[in-house]
Amino acid sequence: MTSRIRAVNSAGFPAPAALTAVPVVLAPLQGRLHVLLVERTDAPFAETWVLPGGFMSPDERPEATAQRKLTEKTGVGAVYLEQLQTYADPQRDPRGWVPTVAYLALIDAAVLRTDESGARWVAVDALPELGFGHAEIVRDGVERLRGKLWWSNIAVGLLPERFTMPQARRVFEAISGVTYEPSNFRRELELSGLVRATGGVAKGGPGRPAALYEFVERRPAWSLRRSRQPAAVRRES
Amino acid sequence: MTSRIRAVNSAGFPAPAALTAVPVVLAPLQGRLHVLLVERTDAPFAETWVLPGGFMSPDERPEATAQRKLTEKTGVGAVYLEQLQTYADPQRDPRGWVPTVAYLALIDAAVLRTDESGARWVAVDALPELGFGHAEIVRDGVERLRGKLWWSNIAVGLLPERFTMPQARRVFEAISGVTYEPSNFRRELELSGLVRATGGVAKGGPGRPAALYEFVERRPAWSLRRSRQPAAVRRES
DNA sequence: TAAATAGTGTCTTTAAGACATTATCGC
DNA sequence: GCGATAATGTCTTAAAGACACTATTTA
Repeated sequence: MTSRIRAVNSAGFPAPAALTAVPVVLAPLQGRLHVLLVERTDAPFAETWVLPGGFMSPDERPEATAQRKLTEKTGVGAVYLEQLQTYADPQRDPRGWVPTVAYLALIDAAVLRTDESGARWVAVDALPELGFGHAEIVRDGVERLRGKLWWSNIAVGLLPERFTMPQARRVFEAISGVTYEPSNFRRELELSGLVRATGGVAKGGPGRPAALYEFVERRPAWSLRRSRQPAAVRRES
Repeated sequence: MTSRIRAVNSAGFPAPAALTAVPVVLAPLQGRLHVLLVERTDAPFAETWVLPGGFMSPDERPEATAQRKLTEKTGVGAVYLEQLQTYADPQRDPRGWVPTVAYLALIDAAVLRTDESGARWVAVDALPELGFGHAEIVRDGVERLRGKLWWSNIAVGLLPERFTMPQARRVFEAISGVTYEPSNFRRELELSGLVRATGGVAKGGPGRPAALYEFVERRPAWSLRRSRQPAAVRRES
C-alpha cells in the first residue's frame, strides 16, 4: 500500500486530504429497491463496487458535487436530493483523511438508463461487498427513505409528475417491502394532503382507467397527518 | 479582512483548510429549551455568540471532537450524541473552506454548570445573532430533537437515570412547547415501550409520591408504537 | 359479456382525547 | 382533615383495518 495523502493548510495545521460527496441513488426496479453502484478500476478497492462519488472542489457546494457525479453516471439529475450523513472517521479511507458527505438522491425510475459506463443497479437487499465502507452508507440511505416515506413527500423523487394510485402503491411497496391493501392505501395517501387528483385519467390497458394524481408540493414537505403525540390540555377550570 | 486560509494535499489538489465539529447542546431550563453558546474573543465574529465548536484533528473521530469540545465547556460529557448535518458551503466561513459537522448533544439538565468560562445558556426561541451561520444549525438541532421526541428514546439524554412521570412530562413540555394532559401523557409514554417502572417511588414533597421510571434501553432506540402506515393485505383468497 | 383493473362504501376494531374520580403524601 | 400532587378508570371521538361491492375499460 502506498503512503497516505496528507495536507497542511497555510496556517501550518494538518488539514483533511480531500472531501468527497457520494450520492446514494435509490430507485424501485422490478418491485424491489435498487441502488446505483459503479465498479472501481483503480486501487484502492479496484474491481470492487462502490457508490458513484467524487471529490469536492473549493468552489462547489457539496450538493452540486453530488448532483454532478450523479449526472455523469446516469445522464439525469436528481429530482430529490437530501444530505444523509458525513462519514469522517480518519481510518475509513486508506488513501488518507478523506471525510465523505453522503446524499440521498432519488430519480424518476422511468428515465433511468439501465446500463451506463460501468454503472449497475443492484437490489439493496442483495448487496455485494462494497469499498470504502459504502455498505453502511447505503443502509443509512435506505433507512432514511423508508422512514420518511409516509411522513413526507419524498416519493416525489420516485414517481413521474403525474401518476396513478396503483402506480404509487407499487412504488411504495417496493420501498417498504409491504403489500398494501389498495383502498386503505388510497385513503391514507389522500388524507396525507401530499397529493391531489389532476382530473385526468390514464387510459390504455385493460380495466377501468385510473385517475391521475400529482404532488401538491414538489419541494420537500411534510405530511399533514397529525403526528401522534398525546393530547394537550384543553379544559379551562 | 485577512486572506483566506488555503490547503493543498500531497497529490497537488486543493483540500479543505480544516474541518470543525460543533455540538448543539440542548437542555430544558425553567420550562424552556435552551442551547449552550460561547462568546468569541477573536476575529472573525469577535464578541459574537457561537456554538462551542472546534477543529478536528486527523487522529480523532468527529464524535470525539464534539464530545471533547463539549466537556471543555460544560465539564460533562453528552449522554446522547448524534450527528446532525454537515455545512460545507465554501462561502460560509470567512477564514476559508472549513466544512462543519454539527452534532446534537444532550446532557442531563441536573448536572449542568450554569455559568462557565464564557459559556451561556440561551433560550432557543430568543437567540441573538450568531456567527458562522450557527443560527441555522441550532434550528436544525431543535427540529431534530422535537421530531424524534415521541418516536425514539432521545429523551434519555435529558432526564436523570430514574425519573417520575411528572418530571418527564415537564421535560417533554419544555421541548415541544405543548402542555400535555397528564394521564394521556402517561399512557402514551408507557405504550411507547421505551420506559418501565422501577418499582421505586420518589418521596419528599407534598402530595402522593410519584413512581420512578427508567428507560428500557439507554442506547438510541425507536418507539414501538406502530408507525402509521396503511394496512398490509391480509386476506388469502 | 367475461376478464381485468380501478374506485367506493361501510362495518369493525383500535387508538387517542377529555375528563372525573380515587390514592397518598406533608402539615 | 386539608391542600397538594400522583395515579386510575372510563366514556367519547377519531382513525385505521378489512373487506364487499360497484364502475370502466379491453379482448
